[in-house]
Amino acid sequence: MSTDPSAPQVTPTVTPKAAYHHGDLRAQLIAAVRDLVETHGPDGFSVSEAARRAGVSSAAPYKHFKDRHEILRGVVSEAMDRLRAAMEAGAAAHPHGSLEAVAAVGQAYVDFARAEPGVFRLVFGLTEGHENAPDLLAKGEGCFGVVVKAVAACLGLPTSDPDVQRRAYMLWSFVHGHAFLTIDMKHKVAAARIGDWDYLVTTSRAILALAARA
Amino acid sequence: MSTDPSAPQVTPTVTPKAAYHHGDLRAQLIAAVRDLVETHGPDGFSVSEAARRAGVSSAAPYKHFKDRHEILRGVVSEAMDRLRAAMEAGAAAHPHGSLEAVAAVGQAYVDFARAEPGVFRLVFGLTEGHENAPDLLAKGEGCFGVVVKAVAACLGLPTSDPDVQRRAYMLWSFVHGHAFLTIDMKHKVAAARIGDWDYLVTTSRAILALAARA
DNA sequence: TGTACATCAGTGAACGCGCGTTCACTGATGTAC
DNA sequence: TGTACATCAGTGAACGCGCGTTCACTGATGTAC
Repeated sequence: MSTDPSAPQVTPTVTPKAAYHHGDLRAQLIAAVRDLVETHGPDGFSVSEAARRAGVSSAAPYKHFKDRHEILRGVVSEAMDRLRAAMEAGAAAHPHGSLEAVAAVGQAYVDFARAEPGVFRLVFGLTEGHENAPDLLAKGEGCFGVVVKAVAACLGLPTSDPDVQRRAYMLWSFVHGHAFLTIDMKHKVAAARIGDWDYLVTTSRAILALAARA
Repeated sequence: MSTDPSAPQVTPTVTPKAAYHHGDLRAQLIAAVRDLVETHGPDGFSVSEAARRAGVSSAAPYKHFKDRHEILRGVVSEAMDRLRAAMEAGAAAHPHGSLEAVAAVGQAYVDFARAEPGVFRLVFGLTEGHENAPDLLAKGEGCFGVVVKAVAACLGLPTSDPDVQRRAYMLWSFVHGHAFLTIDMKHKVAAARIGDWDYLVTTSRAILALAARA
């Protein structure tokens, strides 16, 4: 009687269920919001709608999150974890220190943006009450760190080297822009029809091969 | 029939009042929304608030715009005009075909993003009901065209050359990413502390100097 | 030039809506003895 | 093991709010004759 028989009840996996009353409502809310952001764009989500999708009352989310902003931050945090993992997996799939490893990090980044454009935009668009979120800033640094590490290994220099930092930032700018342009104009800009991979390898090579600036 | 911007009826100066009833409400609404977007982020605007700022009733905007989406599109359209003008001015300030002209186009882009981060984000974040806005797509192509033209002049090739298109897109990705990262993390990412200008010149050189790909 | 009329940019009141959040509550679960 | 109690994740009703949009209207401006 307590559970609505018509509710899908979701149960994403069989494992962690049965934690408490509902299961893991927190994770389910985050998944619901992720979905909403993906289909209706950032700001196209509401606490009520997320609760509805998770099959709970509109007040339930407030047992897990202080307010709507905290839910969004949760989504972003989770997304950044996945983004970082993807970047690291990309690097790990190629010889340590190779140019291909650097390019694979960028490829993972672009792939993520393409797979979840709404969330990707959200991650880099949180501006309203979220500036003072040190955990998110730290995770951003963590993602950047993956790039830095790959570049350092490729150049055979320590990660603290200013030139490594500079080139890593250049590469990041580049990949970031490519990712955004790709999801913004899926139809147009035929110039982007260069294969991602060649594109990233070529550009990475160009940036890494730059003579060190005075 | 939309108003012709070159119509003599429109008072173009800073004292536009008394032209008609209100003056040029359309332009004032767009300015108000631009301001709102800048201070409260994209989606942080409302028709009511814009009307309030323009000093008119909440129904007045509907004499000039079909709905809230059309107002946003107006803001974006106006912003793209200004962005393109800035890019063209950047190129024109340096010898035709010079590397500096290319870099100046990028600098104008970054400057715009820094001066109006909210609007900049809006321009590249319109996603909900706006896909079918051919005028905006055309203006985007126009901005890209400025990059293409500068690159073509620099390489001494026609704008239609595939290599020109490719390098222009590379540069655009790069500058676009740099612009976004700059406004997203004003505080952090010390690596970005390379001077913009050196940064853009260096990168432009690297990309333009790439051996043509097979 | 004066008059009659059409146009059109504004008003202001009203509407229904969904939202974010609070509140007292309930009943299942965990735990101490 | 049984019982009493604390905890805590949920409910469901309610609230006030601002929003987008509509409507009939008004009165200033433009225009034909």
